[in-house]
Amino acid sequence: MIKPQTLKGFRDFLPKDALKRQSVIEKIIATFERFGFDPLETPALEYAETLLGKYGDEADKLLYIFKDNGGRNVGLRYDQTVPASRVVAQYQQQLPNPFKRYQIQPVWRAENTQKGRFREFLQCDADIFGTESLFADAEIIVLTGKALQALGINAYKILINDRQLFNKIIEKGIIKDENQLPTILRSLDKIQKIGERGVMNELQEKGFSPDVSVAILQNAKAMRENDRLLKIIEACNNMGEEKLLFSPNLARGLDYYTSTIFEVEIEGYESGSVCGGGRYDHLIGQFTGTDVPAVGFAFGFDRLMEALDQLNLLPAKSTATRVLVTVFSGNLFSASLSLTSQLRNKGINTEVSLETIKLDKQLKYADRKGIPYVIIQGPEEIKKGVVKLKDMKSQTQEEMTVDEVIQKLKT
RNA sequence: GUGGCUGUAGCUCAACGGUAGAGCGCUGCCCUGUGGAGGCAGUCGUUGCGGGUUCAAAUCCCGUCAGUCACCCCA
Repeated sequence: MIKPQTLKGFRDFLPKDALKRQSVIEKIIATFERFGFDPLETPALEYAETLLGKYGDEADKLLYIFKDNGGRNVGLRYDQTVPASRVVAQYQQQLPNPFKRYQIQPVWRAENTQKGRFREFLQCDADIFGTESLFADAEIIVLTGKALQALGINAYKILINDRQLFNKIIEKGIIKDENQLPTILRSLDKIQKIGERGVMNELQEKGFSPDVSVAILQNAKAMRENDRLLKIIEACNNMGEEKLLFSPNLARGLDYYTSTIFEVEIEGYESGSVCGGGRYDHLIGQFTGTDVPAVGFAFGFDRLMEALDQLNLLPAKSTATRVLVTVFSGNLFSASLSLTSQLRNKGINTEVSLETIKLDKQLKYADRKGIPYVIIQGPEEIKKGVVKLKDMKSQTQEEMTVDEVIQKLKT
């Protein structure tokens, strides 16, 4: 016997959960496509060299890297941005410019697991490659809000900032080495979580003097929207997105963002932001040799699911089946089968009992699976030329013709 | 990568040195054409794995694997 088990950090989604996930994905896709984004799919495996060195030393350690059966060094996709960048470089001539694509695929990270963090998880990306236009930034931000609205989330805030504003720390001479900027930003980004004092402590632990740490913090607090941000916010307003909030504390952890950065907070969900994004004009340059401007964002799908769950916005549906056709007895199988076929031909998701077990067992099955309707067709009904349609939830049933059943179940 | 906690029936857990128990579930019956409730009966185990201590180990010790939470880091 082999012990049935999933790998650490990998998950099964039973139908009940998978249905919920699918319904959320469908809504996200519909919104992405409404904004002119088309799907892109890339392979799970890439050449290791495609992935290595793109995310930083820390992240390189979290890559799944191994030799395939042909001795090639390969790695599992770590995010969507790098494979998409590879595609942009590889198919430049064939792709329209700007290139707007969305990508909903799993990624793999060999991290230690913890709450809300897995080794295989789903990312929902949407990016615009090939334009520096600030309207691209605005469109990405508006898209984020619309996707949330499509999922029923209306109480959210979009925190926005521009990393260019942090360059003042260098311009003012507070720090000399611009390579120190990413680590400073990482600390500043935690201000919500650990407070000003926590950031101060962390900066000093990183070797900045108390004076410099204070100056960094003061500078961050004194920041005001620049021209570019004001224009992006205005463009968002013109597209009906009003929930933007300039947030000078926002820094975001990733190194590669170059100017616009944003993050979404959902009211009633406190476990962090469910999505974030920004502009990264130099990332693809590392990859292709020529800079390709890009702006995009990603939903952390699992957190999004958690937030939707907490807000009771997930459908309760536990099956896609609409009706179960019971089989009264062995000699009435043919009647049930042809009825099933009729319903299916009308586009109604129909299941038929596969064994002539007792009626109460068949009903119990429908109940267990959450099938909303059951059809009972015994000798009496057949004599009258009707069927009984039972509504499992209201516990009512009525006799009707097959056509009436079809009418009722189609709505 | 570092650290804490946990691993017992299909599930949730109890027993914490003396040979393993409860609830839920599952199966059957009460109910011969109707599910969720109830009653009765039945089913349920190499206590993650390996070693050690002991007259005796689910219980203590070591190792290992797995899970979980947190840090680092990151959506």
